[in-house]
Amino acid sequence: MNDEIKEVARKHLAVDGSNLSLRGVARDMGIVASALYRYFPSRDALLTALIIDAYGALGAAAIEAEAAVPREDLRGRWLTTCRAVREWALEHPAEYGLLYGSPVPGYAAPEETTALAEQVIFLLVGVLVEGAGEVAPAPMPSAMPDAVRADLRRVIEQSPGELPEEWLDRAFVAWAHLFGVLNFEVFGRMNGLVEARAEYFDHHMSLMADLCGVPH
Amino acid sequence: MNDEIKEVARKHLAVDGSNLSLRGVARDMGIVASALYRYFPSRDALLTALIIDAYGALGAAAIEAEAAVPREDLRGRWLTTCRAVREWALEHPAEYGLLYGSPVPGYAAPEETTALAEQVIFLLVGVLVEGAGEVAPAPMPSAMPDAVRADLRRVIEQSPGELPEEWLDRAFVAWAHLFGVLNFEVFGRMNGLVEARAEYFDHHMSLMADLCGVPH
DNA sequence: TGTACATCAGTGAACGCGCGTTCACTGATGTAC
DNA sequence: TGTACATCAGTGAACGCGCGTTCACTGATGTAC
Repeated sequence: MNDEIKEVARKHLAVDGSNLSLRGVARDMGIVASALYRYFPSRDALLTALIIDAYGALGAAAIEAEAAVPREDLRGRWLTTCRAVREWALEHPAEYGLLYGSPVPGYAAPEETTALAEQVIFLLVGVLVEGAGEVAPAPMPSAMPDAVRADLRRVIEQSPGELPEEWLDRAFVAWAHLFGVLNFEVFGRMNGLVEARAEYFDHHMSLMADLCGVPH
Repeated sequence: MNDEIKEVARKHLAVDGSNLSLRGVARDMGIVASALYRYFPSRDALLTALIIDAYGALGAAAIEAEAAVPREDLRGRWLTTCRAVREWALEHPAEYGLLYGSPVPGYAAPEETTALAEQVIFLLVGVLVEGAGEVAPAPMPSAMPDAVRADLRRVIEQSPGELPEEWLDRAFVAWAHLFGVLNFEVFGRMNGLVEARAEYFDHHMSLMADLCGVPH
Protein backbone atom coordinates (compact mmCIF):
# COMPACT_ATOMS: atom_id res chain seq x y z
CA MET A 1 0.00 0.00 0.00
CA ASN A 2 2.86 2.37 0.84
CA ASP A 3 4.31 1.42 -2.51
CA GLU A 4 1.05 2.06 -4.30
CA ILE A 5 0.86 5.55 -2.84
CA LYS A 6 4.40 6.27 -3.86
CA GLU A 7 3.74 5.07 -7.36
CA VAL A 8 0.77 7.38 -7.78
CA ALA A 9 2.74 10.20 -6.20
CA ARG A 10 5.52 9.65 -8.72
CA LYS A 11 3.02 10.06 -11.53
CA HIS A 12 1.86 13.30 -9.96
CA LEU A 13 5.39 14.57 -9.70
CA ALA A 14 5.81 14.01 -13.40
CA VAL A 15 2.95 16.41 -14.10
CA ASP A 16 3.18 18.99 -11.35
CA GLY A 17 6.86 19.07 -10.61
CA SER A 18 7.68 19.26 -6.96
CA ASN A 19 4.24 20.66 -6.10
CA LEU A 20 3.13 17.32 -4.83
CA SER A 21 -0.45 17.41 -3.57
CA LEU A 22 -1.68 14.85 -1.09
CA ARG A 23 -5.26 15.49 -2.10
CA GLY A 24 -4.36 14.94 -5.72
CA VAL A 25 -2.70 11.66 -4.94
CA ALA A 26 -5.65 10.54 -2.84
CA ARG A 27 -8.07 11.51 -5.60
CA ASP A 28 -6.19 9.40 -8.12
CA MET A 29 -6.27 6.47 -5.77
CA GLY A 30 -10.02 6.75 -5.28
CA ILE A 31 -9.44 7.43 -1.65
CA VAL A 32 -10.13 10.30 0.67
CA ALA A 33 -7.13 12.51 1.46
CA SER A 34 -7.09 11.87 5.17
CA ALA A 35 -6.71 8.14 4.55
CA LEU A 36 -3.14 8.77 3.44
CA TYR A 37 -2.23 9.74 6.97
CA ARG A 38 -2.45 6.12 7.93
CA TYR A 39 0.61 5.50 5.75
CA PHE A 40 2.59 8.73 5.84
CA PRO A 41 2.56 11.15 8.76
CA SER A 42 2.78 14.20 6.50
CA ARG A 43 3.35 15.42 3.00
CA ASP A 44 7.02 15.99 3.73
CA ALA A 45 7.41 12.40 4.88
CA LEU A 46 6.01 11.19 1.58
CA LEU A 47 8.37 13.51 -0.29
CA THR A 48 11.32 12.23 1.70
CA ALA A 49 10.38 8.66 0.93
CA LEU A 50 10.19 9.52 -2.76
CA ILE A 51 13.57 11.23 -2.70
CA ILE A 52 15.26 8.34 -0.96
CA ASP A 53 13.67 5.89 -3.38
CA ALA A 54 14.80 7.99 -6.29
CA TYR A 55 18.41 8.10 -5.16
CA GLY A 56 18.23 4.38 -4.70
CA ALA A 57 16.74 3.77 -8.11
CA LEU A 58 19.24 6.01 -9.85
CA GLY A 59 22.17 4.41 -8.08
CA ALA A 60 20.85 0.92 -8.71
CA ALA A 61 20.33 1.62 -12.39
CA ALA A 62 23.92 2.80 -12.72
CA ILE A 63 25.38 -0.04 -10.68
CA GLU A 64 23.43 -2.66 -12.56
CA ALA A 65 24.36 -1.31 -15.98
CA GLU A 66 28.01 -1.00 -15.06
CA ALA A 67 28.14 -4.51 -13.68
CA ALA A 68 27.05 -5.92 -17.04
CA VAL A 69 30.14 -4.61 -18.86
CA PRO A 70 33.24 -6.84 -19.04
CA ARG A 71 35.60 -5.83 -16.25
CA GLU A 72 38.52 -5.15 -18.54
CA ASP A 73 36.58 -2.72 -20.74
CA LEU A 74 37.19 0.37 -18.64
CA ARG A 75 36.01 2.90 -21.18
CA GLY A 76 32.89 0.84 -21.61
CA ARG A 77 32.25 0.75 -17.89
CA TRP A 78 32.77 4.49 -17.64
CA LEU A 79 30.48 5.41 -20.51
CA THR A 80 27.88 2.84 -19.51
CA THR A 81 27.70 4.28 -16.02
CA CYS A 82 27.18 7.77 -17.39
CA ARG A 83 24.63 6.63 -19.93
CA ALA A 84 22.69 4.71 -17.32
CA VAL A 85 22.39 7.86 -15.23
CA ARG A 86 21.24 9.79 -18.28
CA GLU A 87 18.68 7.19 -19.23
CA TRP A 88 17.25 7.02 -15.78
CA ALA A 89 17.05 10.80 -15.66
CA LEU A 90 15.25 11.05 -18.99
CA GLU A 91 12.82 8.34 -17.97
CA HIS A 92 12.16 9.98 -14.59
CA PRO A 93 12.58 13.70 -15.17
CA ALA A 94 10.49 14.79 -12.22
CA GLU A 95 12.23 12.55 -9.75
CA TYR A 96 15.51 13.67 -11.23
CA GLY A 97 14.43 17.25 -10.64
CA LEU A 98 13.71 16.40 -7.05
CA LEU A 99 17.26 15.17 -6.62
CA TYR A 100 19.20 17.64 -8.71
CA GLY A 101 16.93 20.59 -9.45
CA SER A 102 16.14 23.63 -7.39
CA PRO A 103 15.39 22.73 -3.79
CA VAL A 104 11.73 22.25 -2.88
CA PRO A 105 10.72 25.39 -0.97
CA GLY A 106 10.17 24.78 2.70
CA TYR A 107 11.50 21.27 2.51
CA ALA A 108 14.76 20.28 4.16
CA ALA A 109 16.39 17.15 2.77
CA PRO A 110 17.25 14.71 5.56
CA GLU A 111 20.83 13.66 6.25
CA GLU A 112 20.37 10.15 4.95
CA THR A 113 20.30 11.37 1.38
CA THR A 114 23.91 12.54 1.26
CA ALA A 115 25.38 9.06 1.32
CA LEU A 116 23.04 7.99 -1.44
CA ALA A 117 24.13 10.90 -3.58
CA GLU A 118 27.69 9.63 -3.49
CA GLN A 119 26.88 6.35 -5.17
CA VAL A 120 27.54 7.58 -8.69
CA ILE A 121 30.82 9.20 -7.71
CA PHE A 122 32.09 5.97 -6.26
CA LEU A 123 31.15 4.04 -9.36
CA LEU A 124 33.22 6.44 -11.42
CA VAL A 125 36.11 6.40 -9.03
CA GLY A 126 36.04 2.62 -9.07
CA VAL A 127 36.67 2.56 -12.80
CA LEU A 128 39.47 5.09 -12.45
CA VAL A 129 41.29 3.23 -9.72
CA GLU A 130 40.99 -0.12 -11.43
CA GLY A 131 42.27 1.40 -14.63
CA ALA A 132 45.31 2.69 -12.86
CA GLY A 133 46.33 -0.57 -11.29
CA GLU A 134 49.40 0.15 -9.23
CA VAL A 135 50.23 3.24 -11.21
CA ALA A 136 49.99 6.58 -9.45
CA PRO A 137 47.73 9.01 -11.25
CA ALA A 138 49.41 11.37 -13.70
CA PRO A 139 49.11 14.93 -12.43
CA MET A 140 46.34 16.97 -13.99
CA PRO A 141 47.37 20.19 -15.71
CA SER A 142 46.06 22.42 -12.89
CA ALA A 143 47.09 21.14 -9.50
CA MET A 144 44.55 20.51 -6.78
CA PRO A 145 44.37 23.25 -4.12
CA ASP A 146 45.09 22.12 -0.58
CA ALA A 147 41.64 23.06 0.67
CA VAL A 148 40.06 20.83 -1.94
CA ARG A 149 42.44 18.04 -1.05
CA ALA A 150 41.36 18.32 2.58
CA ASP A 151 37.70 18.01 1.62
CA LEU A 152 38.36 14.97 -0.51
CA ARG A 153 40.44 13.44 2.28
CA ARG A 154 37.42 13.77 4.58
CA VAL A 155 35.14 12.09 2.08
CA ILE A 156 37.60 9.24 1.68
CA GLU A 157 37.89 8.77 5.41
CA GLN A 158 34.14 8.55 5.83
CA SER A 159 33.94 5.84 3.20
CA PRO A 160 35.15 2.25 3.27
CA GLY A 161 38.43 1.62 1.49
CA GLU A 162 41.30 3.89 0.73
CA LEU A 163 42.28 5.78 -2.38
CA PRO A 164 44.48 8.69 -3.42
CA GLU A 165 42.78 12.07 -3.45
CA GLU A 166 43.89 12.49 -7.05
CA TRP A 167 41.48 9.85 -8.23
CA LEU A 168 38.59 11.18 -6.26
CA ASP A 169 39.34 14.63 -7.58
CA ARG A 170 39.00 13.34 -11.11
CA ALA A 171 35.79 11.53 -10.30
CA PHE A 172 34.36 14.76 -8.89
CA VAL A 173 35.22 16.54 -12.10
CA ALA A 174 33.42 13.97 -14.20
CA TRP A 175 30.55 13.92 -11.75
CA ALA A 176 30.04 17.67 -11.92
CA HIS A 177 30.17 17.53 -15.67
CA LEU A 178 27.77 14.64 -15.92
CA PHE A 179 25.10 16.43 -13.97
CA GLY A 180 25.83 19.73 -15.66
CA VAL A 181 25.06 18.29 -19.06
CA LEU A 182 22.14 16.34 -17.72
CA ASN A 183 20.53 19.32 -16.01
CA PHE A 184 20.60 21.23 -19.26
CA GLU A 185 19.02 18.36 -21.10
CA VAL A 186 16.42 17.26 -18.58
CA PHE A 187 15.34 20.78 -17.66
CA GLY A 188 14.95 21.71 -21.30
CA ARG A 189 17.71 24.26 -21.42
CA MET A 190 19.16 22.87 -24.66
CA ASN A 191 16.10 23.55 -26.69
CA GLY A 192 17.29 25.74 -29.55
CA LEU A 193 20.91 24.84 -29.07
CA VAL A 194 21.66 21.15 -29.22
CA GLU A 195 19.49 18.56 -30.91
CA ALA A 196 21.84 15.58 -31.06
CA ARG A 197 21.50 15.04 -27.36
CA ALA A 198 22.83 11.50 -27.05
CA GLU A 199 25.88 12.23 -29.19
CA TYR A 200 26.51 15.44 -27.31
CA PHE A 201 26.34 13.60 -24.02
CA ASP A 202 28.65 10.81 -25.14
CA HIS A 203 31.07 13.33 -26.55
CA HIS A 204 31.26 15.18 -23.27
CA MET A 205 31.59 12.11 -21.14
CA SER A 206 34.31 10.75 -23.43
CA LEU A 207 36.21 13.97 -22.98
CA MET A 208 35.85 13.55 -19.25
CA ALA A 209 37.21 10.03 -19.56
CA ASP A 210 40.22 11.46 -21.36
CA LEU A 211 40.70 14.20 -18.81
CA CYS A 212 40.42 11.72 -15.96
CA GLY A 213 42.81 9.26 -17.54
CA VAL A 214 40.53 6.33 -18.27
CA PRO A 215 42.61 4.04 -20.50
CA HIS A 216 41.34 3.19 -23.98
CA MET B 1 6.42 51.11 -10.46
CA ASN B 2 6.95 48.03 -12.64
CA ASP B 3 10.45 47.94 -11.27
CA GLU B 4 9.26 48.22 -7.71
CA ILE B 5 6.94 45.27 -8.18
CA LYS B 6 9.72 43.22 -9.68
CA GLU B 7 12.01 44.06 -6.82
CA VAL B 8 9.53 42.90 -4.22
CA ALA B 9 8.81 39.83 -6.32
CA ARG B 10 12.52 39.01 -6.36
CA LYS B 11 12.57 39.11 -2.58
CA HIS B 12 9.65 36.72 -2.54
CA LEU B 13 11.40 34.35 -4.90
CA ALA B 14 14.31 34.24 -2.50
CA VAL B 15 12.03 32.89 0.21
CA ASP B 16 9.45 30.78 -1.62
CA GLY B 17 11.39 29.54 -4.58
CA SER B 18 9.49 29.58 -7.80
CA ASN B 19 6.15 29.59 -5.98
CA LEU B 20 5.72 33.26 -6.65
CA SER B 21 2.46 34.57 -5.17
CA LEU B 22 0.88 37.73 -6.53
CA ARG B 23 -1.05 38.23 -3.34
CA GLY B 24 2.11 37.94 -1.34
CA VAL B 25 3.85 40.51 -3.44
CA ALA B 26 0.89 42.87 -3.20
CA ARG B 27 0.75 42.38 0.57
CA ASP B 28 4.39 43.36 0.89
CA MET B 29 3.80 46.45 -1.18
CA GLY B 30 0.88 47.53 0.97
CA ILE B 31 -1.37 47.21 -2.02
CA VAL B 32 -4.35 45.11 -2.89
CA ALA B 33 -3.63 42.12 -5.14
CA SER B 34 -5.81 43.22 -8.00
CA ALA B 35 -3.87 46.46 -8.30
CA LEU B 36 -0.98 44.49 -9.73
CA TYR B 37 -3.03 43.77 -12.80
CA ARG B 38 -2.58 47.35 -13.87
CA TYR B 39 1.13 46.55 -14.36
CA PHE B 40 1.27 42.91 -15.29
CA PRO B 41 -1.50 41.07 -17.10
CA SER B 42 -0.92 37.85 -15.16
CA ARG B 43 1.35 36.04 -12.79
CA ASP B 44 3.09 34.34 -15.69
CA ALA B 45 3.85 37.69 -17.27
CA LEU B 46 5.52 38.83 -14.09
CA LEU B 47 7.50 35.60 -13.95
CA THR B 48 8.59 36.04 -17.53
CA ALA B 49 9.74 39.58 -16.83
CA LEU B 50 11.74 38.34 -13.88
CA ILE B 51 13.34 35.59 -15.91
CA ILE B 52 14.33 37.92 -18.71
CA ASP B 53 15.72 40.42 -16.21
CA ALA B 54 17.66 37.66 -14.50
CA TYR B 55 19.28 36.48 -17.72
CA GLY B 56 20.16 40.05 -18.46
CA ALA B 57 21.62 40.67 -15.02
CA LEU B 58 23.65 37.47 -15.08
CA GLY B 59 24.99 38.19 -18.54
CA ALA B 60 25.72 41.79 -17.69
CA ALA B 61 27.58 40.84 -14.53
CA ALA B 62 29.77 38.45 -16.48
CA ILE B 63 30.40 40.87 -19.35
CA GLU B 64 31.24 43.71 -17.03
CA ALA B 65 33.64 41.66 -14.91
CA GLU B 66 35.36 40.24 -17.95
CA ALA B 67 35.76 43.67 -19.53
CA ALA B 68 37.74 44.88 -16.52
CA VAL B 69 40.52 42.35 -17.02
CA PRO B 70 43.51 43.33 -19.24
CA ARG B 71 42.89 41.96 -22.72
CA GLU B 72 46.12 40.01 -22.87
CA ASP B 73 45.43 38.12 -19.62
CA LEU B 74 43.41 35.34 -21.18
CA ARG B 75 43.40 33.02 -18.17
CA GLY B 76 42.29 35.95 -16.07
CA ARG B 77 39.46 36.77 -18.41
CA TRP B 78 38.36 33.15 -18.44
CA LEU B 79 38.40 32.70 -14.69
CA THR B 80 36.88 36.12 -14.07
CA THR B 81 33.97 35.32 -16.33
CA CYS B 82 33.33 32.07 -14.51
CA ARG B 83 33.67 33.65 -11.11
CA ALA B 84 31.32 36.47 -12.02
CA VAL B 85 28.68 33.93 -12.94
CA ARG B 86 29.25 32.13 -9.66
CA GLU B 87 29.07 35.27 -7.62
CA TRP B 88 25.89 36.41 -9.25
CA ALA B 89 24.39 32.98 -8.70
CA LEU B 90 25.29 32.92 -5.01
CA GLU B 91 23.91 36.41 -4.53
CA HIS B 92 20.69 35.58 -6.36
CA PRO B 93 20.06 31.91 -5.71
CA ALA B 94 16.35 32.02 -6.36
CA GLU B 95 16.66 33.84 -9.65
CA TYR B 96 19.43 31.45 -10.56
CA GLY B 97 17.10 28.59 -9.79
CA LEU B 98 14.53 30.12 -12.09
CA LEU B 99 17.05 30.10 -14.93
CA TYR B 100 18.86 26.84 -14.33
CA GLY B 101 16.83 24.78 -11.89
CA SER B 102 13.89 22.51 -12.49
CA PRO B 103 11.33 24.11 -14.77
CA VAL B 104 8.46 25.95 -13.08
CA PRO B 105 5.43 23.65 -13.40
CA GLY B 106 2.85 24.93 -15.83
CA TYR B 107 5.08 27.70 -17.03
CA ALA B 108 6.48 27.72 -20.56
CA ALA B 109 9.58 29.84 -21.03
CA PRO B 110 9.15 32.21 -23.97
CA GLU B 111 11.44 32.06 -27.00
CA GLU B 112 13.23 35.28 -26.20
CA THR B 113 15.11 33.68 -23.34
CA THR B 114 17.18 31.30 -25.48
CA ALA B 115 19.33 34.05 -26.97
CA LEU B 116 19.96 35.46 -23.53
CA ALA B 117 21.07 32.08 -22.27
CA GLU B 118 23.85 32.06 -24.86
CA GLN B 119 25.56 35.16 -23.54
CA VAL B 120 27.89 33.31 -21.21
CA ILE B 121 28.88 30.80 -23.86
CA PHE B 122 29.88 33.58 -26.20
CA LEU B 123 31.96 35.27 -23.57
CA LEU B 124 33.87 32.05 -23.08
CA VAL B 125 34.25 31.40 -26.76
CA GLY B 126 35.53 34.94 -27.19
CA VAL B 127 38.41 34.27 -24.85
CA LEU B 128 39.20 31.00 -26.61
CA VAL B 129 39.25 32.48 -30.08
CA GLU B 130 41.35 35.46 -29.07
CA GLY B 131 43.77 33.18 -27.31
CA ALA B 132 44.19 31.16 -30.46
CA GLY B 133 44.96 34.08 -32.74
CA GLU B 134 45.35 32.61 -36.19
CA VAL B 135 46.17 29.19 -34.87
CA ALA B 136 43.73 26.41 -35.57
CA PRO B 137 42.58 24.67 -32.41
CA ALA B 138 44.51 21.58 -31.39
CA PRO B 139 42.25 18.54 -31.65
CA MET B 140 40.71 17.38 -28.40
CA PRO B 141 41.43 13.80 -27.36
CA SER B 142 37.95 12.58 -28.29
CA ALA B 143 36.84 13.88 -31.65
CA MET B 144 33.56 15.72 -32.06
CA PRO B 145 30.75 13.58 -33.54
CA ASP B 146 29.29 14.86 -36.80
CA ALA B 147 25.82 15.35 -35.33
CA VAL B 148 27.24 17.61 -32.65
CA ARG B 149 29.22 19.51 -35.25
CA ALA B 150 26.03 20.12 -37.19
CA ASP B 151 24.30 21.51 -34.10
CA LEU B 152 27.19 23.84 -33.39
CA ARG B 153 27.27 24.92 -37.02
CA ARG B 154 23.63 25.97 -36.70
CA VAL B 155 24.31 27.97 -33.56
CA ILE B 156 27.21 29.72 -35.28
CA GLU B 157 25.10 30.57 -38.30
CA GLN B 158 22.40 32.12 -36.16
CA SER B 159 24.92 34.33 -34.44
CA PRO B 160 26.92 37.24 -35.77
CA GLY B 161 30.51 36.49 -36.70
CA GLU B 162 32.16 33.28 -37.73
CA LEU B 163 34.20 30.77 -35.83
CA PRO B 164 35.35 27.16 -36.11
CA GLU B 165 33.09 24.60 -34.51
CA GLU B 166 36.05 23.34 -32.53
CA TRP B 167 36.13 26.45 -30.43
CA LEU B 168 32.43 26.50 -29.77
CA ASP B 169 32.63 22.84 -28.85
CA ARG B 170 35.17 23.69 -26.18
CA ALA B 171 33.10 26.57 -24.91
CA PHE B 172 30.12 24.26 -24.58
CA VAL B 173 32.20 21.87 -22.53
CA ALA B 174 33.26 24.59 -20.14
CA TRP B 175 29.74 25.98 -20.07
CA ALA B 176 28.22 22.63 -19.10
CA HIS B 177 30.83 22.21 -16.43
CA LEU B 178 30.39 25.69 -15.05
CA PHE B 179 26.71 25.21 -14.48
CA GLY B 180 27.16 21.67 -13.29
CA VAL B 181 29.40 22.80 -10.45
CA LEU B 182 27.22 25.79 -9.77
CA ASN B 183 24.01 23.82 -9.58
CA PHE B 184 25.52 21.58 -6.98
CA GLU B 185 26.69 24.54 -4.95
CA VAL B 186 23.64 26.80 -5.26
CA PHE B 187 21.13 24.03 -4.75
CA GLY B 188 22.93 22.80 -1.67
CA ARG B 189 23.99 19.45 -3.04
CA MET B 190 27.56 19.81 -1.78
CA ASN B 191 26.62 19.95 1.82
CA GLY B 192 28.53 17.11 3.44
CA LEU B 193 30.98 16.77 0.59
CA VAL B 194 32.83 19.93 -0.31
CA GLU B 195 33.37 22.85 2.02
CA ALA B 196 36.08 24.80 0.19
CA ARG B 197 33.61 25.94 -2.39
CA ALA B 198 35.50 28.78 -3.98
CA GLU B 199 38.70 26.77 -4.32
CA TYR B 200 36.78 23.84 -5.69
CA PHE B 201 35.12 26.05 -8.25
CA ASP B 202 38.37 27.69 -9.33
CA HIS B 203 40.05 24.32 -9.53
CA HIS B 204 37.37 22.98 -11.82
CA MET B 205 37.25 26.02 -14.05
CA SER B 206 41.04 26.03 -14.33
CA LEU B 207 40.92 22.44 -15.48
CA MET B 208 38.37 23.46 -18.05
CA ALA B 209 40.68 26.23 -19.20
CA ASP B 210 43.39 23.61 -19.67
CA LEU B 211 41.08 21.24 -21.49
CA CYS B 212 39.88 24.03 -23.76
CA GLY B 213 43.36 25.29 -24.50
CA VAL B 214 43.32 28.69 -22.85
CA PRO B 215 46.98 29.80 -22.87
CA HIS B 216 48.70 30.53 -19.57
C1' DT C 1 -8.95 82.34 -10.78
C1' DG C 2 -12.43 79.02 -10.82
C1' DT C 3 -15.17 75.39 -12.53
C1' DA C 4 -15.98 70.93 -15.29
C1' DC C 5 -14.18 67.07 -16.84
C1' DA C 6 -11.11 63.12 -17.94
C1' DT C 7 -7.66 60.13 -16.44
C1' DC C 8 -6.26 56.34 -14.01
C1' DA C 9 -3.97 54.18 -9.70
C1' DG C 10 -5.74 51.70 -6.36
C1' DT C 11 -10.02 49.45 -3.77
C1' DG C 12 -12.75 45.74 -2.00
C1' DA C 13 -15.86 42.29 -2.60
C1' DA C 14 -16.61 38.21 -4.84
C1' DC C 15 -15.89 33.73 -7.56
C1' DG C 16 -14.28 29.32 -7.53
C1' DC C 17 -10.75 26.83 -6.69
C1' DG C 18 -6.90 24.49 -4.20
C1' DC C 19 -4.36 22.88 -0.14
C1' DG C 20 -2.57 20.06 4.59
C1' DT C 21 -4.20 18.38 8.63
C1' DT C 22 -7.55 16.97 12.66
C1' DC C 23 -10.94 14.19 14.43
C1' DA C 24 -14.73 11.41 15.68
C1' DC C 25 -16.79 7.94 13.07
C1' DT C 26 -18.25 3.54 10.34
C1' DG C 27 -18.09 -0.94 8.96
C1' DA C 28 -15.78 -4.85 7.24
C1' DT C 29 -12.45 -8.36 8.50
C1' DG C 30 -10.32 -11.59 11.32
C1' DT C 31 -9.61 -13.74 15.88
C1' DA C 32 -10.76 -16.01 20.44
C1' DC C 33 -13.54 -18.54 23.12
C1' DT D 1 -20.35 -24.01 14.71
C1' DG D 2 -21.66 -19.67 16.53
C1' DT D 3 -21.22 -15.54 19.06
C1' DA D 4 -18.51 -11.44 21.05
C1' DC D 5 -15.00 -8.63 20.47
C1' DA D 6 -10.87 -6.12 18.75
C1' DT D 7 -8.50 -4.34 14.96
C1' DC D 8 -7.85 -0.98 11.72
C1' DA D 9 -8.45 0.81 6.74
C1' DG D 10 -10.99 4.19 5.08
C1' DT D 11 -14.79 8.09 5.69
C1' DG D 12 -16.52 12.72 5.67
C1' DA D 13 -17.00 16.94 7.69
C1' DA D 14 -14.62 20.67 9.29
C1' DC D 15 -10.80 24.20 10.20
C1' DG D 16 -8.24 27.77 8.49
C1' DC D 17 -5.60 28.96 5.18
C1' DG D 18 -3.86 30.16 0.48
C1' DC D 19 -4.29 31.33 -4.40
C1' DG D 20 -5.25 34.00 -9.45
C1' DT D 21 -8.44 36.68 -11.56
C1' DT D 22 -12.84 39.70 -12.52
C1' DC D 23 -15.32 43.70 -11.96
C1' DA D 24 -17.72 47.72 -10.74
C1' DC D 25 -16.17 51.31 -7.90
C1' DT D 26 -13.82 55.51 -5.52
C1' DG D 27 -11.26 59.43 -5.21
C1' DA D 28 -7.26 62.04 -5.99
C1' DT D 29 -4.68 64.38 -9.61
C1' DG D 30 -4.03 67.05 -13.50
C1' DT D 31 -5.81 69.46 -17.61
C1' DA D 32 -8.83 72.58 -20.52
C1' DC D 33 -11.61 76.23 -20.96
